Amino acid sequence: MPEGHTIHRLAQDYTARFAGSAPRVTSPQGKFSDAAALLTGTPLTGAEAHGKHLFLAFEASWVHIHLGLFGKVALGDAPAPPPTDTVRLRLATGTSYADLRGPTTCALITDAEKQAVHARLGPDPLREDADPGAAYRRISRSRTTIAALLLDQKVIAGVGNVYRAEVLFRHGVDPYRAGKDVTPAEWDAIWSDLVALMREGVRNNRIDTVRPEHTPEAMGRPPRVDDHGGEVYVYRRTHQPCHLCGETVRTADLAARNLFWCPDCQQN
DNA sequence: TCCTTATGTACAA
DNA sequence: TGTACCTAAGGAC
Repeated sequence: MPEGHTIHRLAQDYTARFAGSAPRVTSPQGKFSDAAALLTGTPLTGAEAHGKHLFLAFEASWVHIHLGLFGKVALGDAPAPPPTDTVRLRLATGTSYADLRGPTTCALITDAEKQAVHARLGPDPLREDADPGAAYRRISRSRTTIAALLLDQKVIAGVGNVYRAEVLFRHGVDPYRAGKDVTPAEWDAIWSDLVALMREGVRNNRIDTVRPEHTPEAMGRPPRVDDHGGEVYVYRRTHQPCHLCGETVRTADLAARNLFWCPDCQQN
């Protein structure tokens, strides 16, 4: 489930399990073997996230991880299970293990290279140092749709397809509206909503966006079953009735990503 | 067993 | 805009 909340949760979990230890580092799949040999037995001091990028802090360098669409991390208590041949990076101590599979990026980088990654990312609602005004300056000057801008990691870091669909629904915003037509007040509301939603996402390790008064229990609907795990308004609910107005939820292809919205509730 | 799909991104044309 | 890349699950045969 790799949107920003997943990565920040992973940073917390890697830190909790490995900070202060010197894990055995291996790459059963082979693509990270050389770096693993350099790192194994060296101290890991912590982990950090910016948007969908994860950085593991080893004493002398960083491991830069991006899960892409398919990447996953399996964390658990020792003993680690026999490694399968898709494990790109395994950390193991006497008490914990972490297996990384399918990442789009897993690389050893320097401080300067890490700074370059930060420099090309927009503000992250989950970081204390985030400046929402920096995102708004780009949005308010752009003729691109707000739906596309929310997925542009240079504009705002960490929002993915689920949070995009859901935050636009929660604010009644037409996904096709141009960024330059989003008012400062609307952006303030969207940003603070993302901060709250994504913090809850880190806490629960899943995305829930439905307000208490709209939950299945409150609305007398059957409980929702979806394999992404959370309770949502429109994401992947194509052809189903909107929870609020009953209109059919629509989907469209926008810049090679699936867009979901309610044409009735999102006309602003 | 094969095909489709997915919460992502980078690069070529 | 299209395509390539990384993995695993579910459904159609």
